Amino acid sequence: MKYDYKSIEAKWQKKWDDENAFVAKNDYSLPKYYALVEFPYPSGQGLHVGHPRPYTALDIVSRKKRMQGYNVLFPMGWDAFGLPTENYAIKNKIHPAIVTENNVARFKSQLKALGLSFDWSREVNTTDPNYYKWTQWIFLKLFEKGLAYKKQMNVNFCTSCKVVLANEEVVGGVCERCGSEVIHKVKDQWMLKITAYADRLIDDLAPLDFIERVKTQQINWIGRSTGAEVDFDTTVGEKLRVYTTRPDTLFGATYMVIAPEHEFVERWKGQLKNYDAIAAYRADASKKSDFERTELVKEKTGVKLDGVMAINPVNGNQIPIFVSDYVLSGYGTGAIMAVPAHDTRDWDFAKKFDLPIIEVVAGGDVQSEAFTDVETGKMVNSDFLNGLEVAEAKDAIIRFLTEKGIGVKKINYKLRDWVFSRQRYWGEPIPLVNCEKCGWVAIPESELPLRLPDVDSYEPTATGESPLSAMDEWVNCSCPKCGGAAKRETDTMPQWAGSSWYFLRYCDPKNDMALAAKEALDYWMPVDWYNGGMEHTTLHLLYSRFWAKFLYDIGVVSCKEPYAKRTSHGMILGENGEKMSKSRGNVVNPDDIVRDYGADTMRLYEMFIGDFEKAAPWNPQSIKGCKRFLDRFAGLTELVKGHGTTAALDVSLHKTIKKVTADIDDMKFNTAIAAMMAFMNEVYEVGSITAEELSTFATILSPFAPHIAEEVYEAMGNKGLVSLAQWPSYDEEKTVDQTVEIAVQINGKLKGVITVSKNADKEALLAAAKQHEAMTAGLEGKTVVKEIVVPGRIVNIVVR
RNA sequence: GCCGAUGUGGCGGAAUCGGCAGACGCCUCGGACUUAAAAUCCGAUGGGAUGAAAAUCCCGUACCGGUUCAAGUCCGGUCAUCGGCACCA
Repeated sequence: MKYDYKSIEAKWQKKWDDENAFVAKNDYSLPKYYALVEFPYPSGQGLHVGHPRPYTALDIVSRKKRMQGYNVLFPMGWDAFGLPTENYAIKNKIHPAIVTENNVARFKSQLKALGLSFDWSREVNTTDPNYYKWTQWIFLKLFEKGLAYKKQMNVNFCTSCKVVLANEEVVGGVCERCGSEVIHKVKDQWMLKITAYADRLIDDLAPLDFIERVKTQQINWIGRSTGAEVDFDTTVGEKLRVYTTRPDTLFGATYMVIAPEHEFVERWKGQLKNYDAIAAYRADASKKSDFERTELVKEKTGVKLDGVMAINPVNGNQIPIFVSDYVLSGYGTGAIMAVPAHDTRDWDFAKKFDLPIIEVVAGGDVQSEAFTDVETGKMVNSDFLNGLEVAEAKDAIIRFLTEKGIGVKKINYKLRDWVFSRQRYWGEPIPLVNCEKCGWVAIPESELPLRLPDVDSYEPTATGESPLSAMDEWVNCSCPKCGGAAKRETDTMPQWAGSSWYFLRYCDPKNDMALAAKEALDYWMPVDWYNGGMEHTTLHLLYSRFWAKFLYDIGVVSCKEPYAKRTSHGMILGENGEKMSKSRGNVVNPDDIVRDYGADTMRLYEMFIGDFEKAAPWNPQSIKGCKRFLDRFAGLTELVKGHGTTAALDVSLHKTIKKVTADIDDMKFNTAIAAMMAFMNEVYEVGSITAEELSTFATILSPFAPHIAEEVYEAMGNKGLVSLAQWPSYDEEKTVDQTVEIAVQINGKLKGVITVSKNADKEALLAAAKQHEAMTAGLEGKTVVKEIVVPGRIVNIVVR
């Protein structure tokens, strides 16, 4: 058979469509499998070769599961709100909805060309009012439960996008999206109380089948730490509360530090002899962007509060207080006790300001560097704690502080609440109004979706407000509660909103009574296998777990965790080994590959390129190898004879079925393909194959290269689609060769290979080994010290 | 600095348990076919030494050391690269 990929691909893609081959069934009595890939942002550039890697991988998984009898849900959709579309709309004066529509059409045709077995009947689009109706609905529920609140806060503001960013969107002090400088700005923002779920977001990870690095990254991001809050008296009478994870070192506290923004700076203005210097320092600190702050990590700065001293509650010592920007106002209490002997930052600061360093845990040389080890070392210079281990001392001091009422055990998190407002047009409107009398009021559910109004200009206003704020007609409305005059919220939701629950919508995408029917959710959820990028670990993945947990709490879904399994793919790099990007000029367009080699080759190559979890550089030469494989696979039809099967080939086929079956489950797509290549090489050596065997081969190849597999399967006289055929089983007996090759060694050095029956026992093996020419020669005149025989593996004779 | 991962031929990468290192593919070289080229097919292909040849020997999985009959794999240490976090007390 000649491999004319163009006509073959068109033929089978049409057939799959016509027969609705990949539509998930609503028969809830069937065993289900829900495979999910992250839906793309439909950018103007179209697909790039990085996209199909995870799509193809889970397509392979889905196709195999389908063939194994599962009712498979493998959906696709569009995460279509977002800045690039909006910027494009501004520049070209086209409505972002039109831009989105065009981009989606392009993406969809590109994906379809790859023969991915998505259930297109369940396609969702976050910008569709019928979809964002439910995004808004979830927000209203969060608001109703007190998990959405408005707060004046110091936010990250991108100077170029003119938009507020979540902490997660600021990378290295610059905007994750455009790379521009991020500054701090005080703004009134909607916040989501993700911190209320911090413990559950950590604790519920344990039983999940997530790759380890995802778990650890989330745990580190949430940053739970256990310590104590301790009150220090001051010479002005007021108590200064600090947070510490090392209450055991309390006797070593030789000074204190408060954040520049700490409220006591203002409160103590009258008592401070150097208030002006402190205020100047604070002004300086607030001017610094995150970028500058991180750049200036090297050197500690600060100003001593002149006129107020703190009193160490355990020994009554008076110690100085400083302001310094190495203490953050947003974490803990914004104040610390400094123990220079056992904290590197405090140590640096103490050295610079010449403050005393008192050792309270023995084991280091605290005058030359901070000793931070908590595993070894016993307490010293610490009164009643002396002699205790650090862990014991922690318990003892917390008990002491609690009894005296000067301290309490406390858990803190690095995780902050989620800044949920964006001053942008192309996002979901926040469905709230501000009434002069009633405050913030939810609009009635019956008025959802609250649609985005058409505006003249999509540009943010000069003050950084959303373009919606200029729409007086839209903004001015009446309060749903009292009927009085009210104004709509003009901020929109961040892009992460729509993607925080889309996996639920796929279960029942057309429902207009609920985000999805309960039975549909109960049947399909949780997602059995979710693959996506590592870059979403602390963003989308965390946010969507949070929303899913909230929806669990209010009874919408029945599972505590949305994803049973999470994996992550490596990036596809440019030919030069660098990240693919337009600016580097190393982007490969999948359309070209599909045109020149066909979709099956493209799919196969992306799976063969290397370890699925690791980054791999694109290599146009290697693609040819995959094309060659498919050419030769098509050529197998010429070798079909009614007879001619050898027993060895039969064993190879069963072995290959076993290997491919296991490798798909293990994400080892590259070795599955290698095994099929090896099998095919063997068929060419044998020179013949039966129609039945070739049908089976086509069946296991079909998840990888579905079009040519269908064609060959049909040519072998099979009825129906191979895509819906039964996944072949293998006979365990037949996966074992009758004879095996065993390496024989003397003193661990290979001397030769013997071929023996698979059942050969130790004695037979040893006897056969000793008969080997190289062995008899090697053993001559030597004393045998030890004979090691491992059936099926090795014979090693140790001589002297 | 902390957390996580990774170091194997010219290249991408294989190697459930410690048991023939380099599967499979690419590149390269030689040959066949061809007027020629492409495509295709056959063969060679980790490095080195000896040999006319068949063959034989040595070295080799980042580096140093250890355990073992046997180490890419286990243990201790070092170095390098990548990713994440980064003054979170």
